[in-house]
Amino acid sequence: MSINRHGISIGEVSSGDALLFLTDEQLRQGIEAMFFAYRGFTSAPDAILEGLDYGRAHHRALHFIARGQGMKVKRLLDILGITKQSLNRVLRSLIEDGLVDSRVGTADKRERHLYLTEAGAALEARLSEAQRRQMRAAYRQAGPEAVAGFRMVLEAMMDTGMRAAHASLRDGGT
Amino acid sequence: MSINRHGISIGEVSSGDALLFLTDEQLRQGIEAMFFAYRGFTSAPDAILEGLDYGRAHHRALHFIARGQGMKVKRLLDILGITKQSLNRVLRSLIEDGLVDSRVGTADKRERHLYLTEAGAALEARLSEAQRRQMRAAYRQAGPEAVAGFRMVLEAMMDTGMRAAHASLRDGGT
DNA sequence: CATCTTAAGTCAGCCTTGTTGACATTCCAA
DNA sequence: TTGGAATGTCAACAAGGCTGACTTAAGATG
Repeated sequence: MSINRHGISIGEVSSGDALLFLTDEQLRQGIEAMFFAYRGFTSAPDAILEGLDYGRAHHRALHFIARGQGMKVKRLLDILGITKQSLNRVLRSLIEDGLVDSRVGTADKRERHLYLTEAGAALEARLSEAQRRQMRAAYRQAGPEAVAGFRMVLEAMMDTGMRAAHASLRDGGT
Repeated sequence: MSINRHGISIGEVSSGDALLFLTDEQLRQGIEAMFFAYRGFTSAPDAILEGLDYGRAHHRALHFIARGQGMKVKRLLDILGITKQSLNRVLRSLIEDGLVDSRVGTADKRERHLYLTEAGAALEARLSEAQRRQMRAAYRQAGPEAVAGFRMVLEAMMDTGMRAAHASLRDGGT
């Protein structure tokens, strides 16, 4: 069995062995890696947002609206996991600035369906391009097998509710 | 470069292969997974901190002080990547509450060296136990190979400065 | 020795983004 | 017709970032 530079044994490990390598030290390194990596993960879009009058919260809203055009406010709230008051502040400025269009639902007129305008789509594209560029670089450097493992661990780290939300987004839910 | 049990080199993968699977859709899934997973990652310690008068910032300070007892304030600032004013607010309350001890340096008396008191160590242990439990569950579920990949991608996602900080922590830097 | 620089701390004020609580409107559904 | 859901809004507050300005102590260097 080989040991890589992270000190994590790879090779044929039985489930009994799997317990062995989960020392507190290994776990702590993973925790710290997650902390540092998350900063790298957000740095590119953050740099773009700086100067524009927007923050990370705006980016997140734009991202998920782009992902599911026509998405209802309620669904966006569930995905983001914040209060409607918090979301509203962000959403209002995006609507006022003409980046997001909020249309009254046709079937149920209480609902608002959210769409990106051309300007909104343009900013979203710019932000997500920057973030994908970073992600792509990391993926390339680590290689395809590492990426598969990365995704597996992330899925396992989500709590159940979020895993469901993520899955429904992945599979084109609305 | 290491070769895993599938005989596929990880590290320098020919750029042709790497490009194949890096569709924008794949990258977006990774981005969203990172977003959702980070929430799961912080939820356990957050739950403990709620009710105590502390927040995530206190947790981070406790974590890194525990990691390197006697750490200088300057070094903690560099690791956390925040301003001294921000850190000071957090550190002051930890010191006042008797969780952290700040001692004047012996060699260079300008420096303050930070230590956890017994109470501080106890809280830190409680927080980090909770976070390790989550991490351990995710690692177990994903398996050792996935964990190795996870770590590789995270390392690649850090920017250079943070990778250095992380490495120095990993290798017992002070 | 005099001066420059570094480490640390502090005060004041500001911004973003989260939180509660209260309340209005609209409208589906029982 | 009435209850409850979805949405929006106002007000107030907290955490945790930020900048700018200034002090104190002490090492480093000419």
